[in-house]
Amino acid sequence: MQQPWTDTGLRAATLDTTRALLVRDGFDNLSMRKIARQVGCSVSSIYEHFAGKDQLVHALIDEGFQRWYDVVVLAAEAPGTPAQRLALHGRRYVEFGLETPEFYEIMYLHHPRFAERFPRELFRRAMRSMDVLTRLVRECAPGAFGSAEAARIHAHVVWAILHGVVSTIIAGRLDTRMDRAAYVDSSIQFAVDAVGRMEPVDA
Amino acid sequence: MQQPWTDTGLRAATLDTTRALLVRDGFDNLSMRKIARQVGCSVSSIYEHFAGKDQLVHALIDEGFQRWYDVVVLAAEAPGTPAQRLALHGRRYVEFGLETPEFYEIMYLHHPRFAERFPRELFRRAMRSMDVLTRLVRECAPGAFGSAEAARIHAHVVWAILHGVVSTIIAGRLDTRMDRAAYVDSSIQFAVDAVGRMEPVDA
Amino acid sequence: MQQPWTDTGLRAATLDTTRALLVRDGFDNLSMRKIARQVGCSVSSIYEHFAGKDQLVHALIDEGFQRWYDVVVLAAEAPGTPAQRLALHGRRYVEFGLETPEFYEIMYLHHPRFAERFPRELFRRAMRSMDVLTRLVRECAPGAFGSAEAARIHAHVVWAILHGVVSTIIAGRLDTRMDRAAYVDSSIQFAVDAVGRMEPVDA
Amino acid sequence: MQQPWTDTGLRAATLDTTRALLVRDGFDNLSMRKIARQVGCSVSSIYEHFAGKDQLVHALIDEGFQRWYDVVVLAAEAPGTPAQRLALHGRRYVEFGLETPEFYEIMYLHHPRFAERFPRELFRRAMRSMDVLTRLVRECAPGAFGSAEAARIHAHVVWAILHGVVSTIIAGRLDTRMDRAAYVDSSIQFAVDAVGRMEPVDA
DNA sequence: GATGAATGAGCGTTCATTCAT
DNA sequence: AATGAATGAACGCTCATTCAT
Repeated sequence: MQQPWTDTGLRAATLDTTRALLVRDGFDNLSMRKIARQVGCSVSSIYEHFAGKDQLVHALIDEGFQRWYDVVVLAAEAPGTPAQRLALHGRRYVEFGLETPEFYEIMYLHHPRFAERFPRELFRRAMRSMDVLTRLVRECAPGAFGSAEAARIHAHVVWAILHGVVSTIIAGRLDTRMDRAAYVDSSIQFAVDAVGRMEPVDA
Repeated sequence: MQQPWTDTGLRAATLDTTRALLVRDGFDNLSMRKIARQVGCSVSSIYEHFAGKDQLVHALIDEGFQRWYDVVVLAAEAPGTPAQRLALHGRRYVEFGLETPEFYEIMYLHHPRFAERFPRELFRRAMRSMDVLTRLVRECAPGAFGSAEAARIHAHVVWAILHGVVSTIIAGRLDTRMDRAAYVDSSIQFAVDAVGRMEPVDA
Repeated sequence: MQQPWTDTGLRAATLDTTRALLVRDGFDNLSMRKIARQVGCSVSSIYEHFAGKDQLVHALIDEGFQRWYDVVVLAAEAPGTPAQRLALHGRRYVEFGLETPEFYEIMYLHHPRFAERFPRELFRRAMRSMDVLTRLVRECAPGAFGSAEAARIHAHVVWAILHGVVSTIIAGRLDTRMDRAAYVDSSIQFAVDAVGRMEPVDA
Repeated sequence: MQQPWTDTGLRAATLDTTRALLVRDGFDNLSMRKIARQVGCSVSSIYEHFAGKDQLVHALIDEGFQRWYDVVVLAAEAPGTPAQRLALHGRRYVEFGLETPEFYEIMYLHHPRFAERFPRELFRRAMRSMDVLTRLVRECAPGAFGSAEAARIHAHVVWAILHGVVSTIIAGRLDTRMDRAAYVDSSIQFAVDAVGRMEPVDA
């Protein structure tokens, strides 16, 4: 069955190129002209497939959030104890962030003003990912979380660590004397342990 | 209260305006022309005081790192147990980030390509702050850290949490259903507890 | 007569206008904005046709050197004695320079720093013209030039006279009390006579 | 006796610096700011001594023409036969042009539009130089020139050669395969010989 | 005599976008 | 479905000049 979003060649090529340019040059240096030149088509041709630059980026943001969702779901459904799966999730998340830093930048780091131009719906997927992560965190400390609210908070804290790690590294602000792998591992261990020791809340 | 860095005249106004525009529009949308329009002077007047856009931002970055340093030193030298001081540091740091997000954005402008244009010396201050934080972390688990390396890593992890929290909130990516204060408190508690329970390293 | 390099549309208009502005205001006062204003289009439209100011001038330089080449070839291949053809060449060259001083200015824009920005290949045509002139000079004094080197030097001297005449007049530095036509004729006669009396070189 | 045009330190320094910058960077890249920076004073200070950029350049043009005058007078009054003195003049003139090419550019090569901004009187000195050269040329062919007009023309032709040589070399348009010294010598010889063989005019 | 502060005009260039074809 | 031509707005930056002090 032909999937409804299946691209014509040009649409797909445009997305691929945009993704590549984004990772290579950063968002600020992304321009329709550059994309067109790289794709090998005219600028106007891109406008045939995307209403504008924003809409073109929408598609990529969406893709990014989808990738994140895949990461977290894959980890949540992996075999092993909840703690093992939480650790796995941490590693996969950091990998995801470091491999496609520009994606990461668009998804999480940009100024709210930037995000305002994009449909709120795009960011809904992020919530879905947090929902899955919340469930995973809850599994790690069975009976510990009296309220969904508490579990959600802890899931966010876990994510804050991972996000802090990724964005620090991306920004190149990591102390060069430090061993990056050790730093990443410690962070993940840090998160998993803390969740494991979580006290019951709202007893 | 008169802010200590206040200057007289156009130079100060430029810095203030730039800071404000930065938080309102984000760095990518910062332009010399906008600044001048907002300040109410000509573009060239700004060039009388700053060699260029980069140099103008340098001044702000420097100011931001200095403020961060003040925050961490103030907490490190406060009365109380090490754990209390670490918690205090966490609260102050988050406050700092949320109250002056413009600094935060400037300091961690996320594309390395950008940072490359700035003198390395500017970022030295960041190292100083991490040094102080490292000492504080070490105090929290006396005897636990056999190597400075290990302490440094844990300090960075603590900072990753705080940075993750701040940047998530600033970016407006926080789940709206969540209680922000609880989220912040949990994160800090999370960090302090984890450091406290740190096992001795390197015997 | 339809000029052979005439283009259709904006590109041609831009070239024509640029040529005109060049002769009116000089190169240093040539600006993309002025050109656009004169042509009656937007600045960016010009950038649709020329990669930049340099490339726009390249086109004119090329055109100028080509015209010069046409002049020298036409004279070299005209009927008559070598001396007659050399004299014809002189007259044609001066006419060319005085009628289209804009070309002249472009071709000999006098600061080497400027020329450095232009592809060396552009100036190759100038060498071709000198080659033709060298052959013509050699014909004027058969057997006189033992070495190609010597002939080349004399051709350059002939050209120096013509170039000196043209650029003096163009620059408006000619003594107003003087009869311009007599000055031009004398110069040409001067050159032709001197070549005719050239002594054999290198035995 | 204190000469009326004697400079204060700053005025002289400004002239010196301007001359140097002119030779080094070319006229187009000459700016009041650069001069001030180099001199080590403020821009406004220069305005205390010169009404503006133009007036500052006037002084240099004047200096240039005076130098030229010195060259031609020195040669005209040197010992030796007229032909020897004419040859000497040629060598000195070319040296003068090649040593201070930017001077040369301002004096002779710039577009009439440029010259219009300068007082006509400045260029009077050029006429004086031509007068001296005319007398020298006349001496070379005693009795040959019936009218001052004819002598003046021949002097201009001599100058056209020298000017052509200098400006060709300055513009970097000299065939690189050619020996520059031979080229210069030939040109001068060319001029001297031709003048020597001049036929009586207006008999 | 000298300066710092300020300005308005101008520069070359890039950009997202529109539209007739 | 695709394009070439065109545009207006914006960008960072430099300049000669003025003027109060």
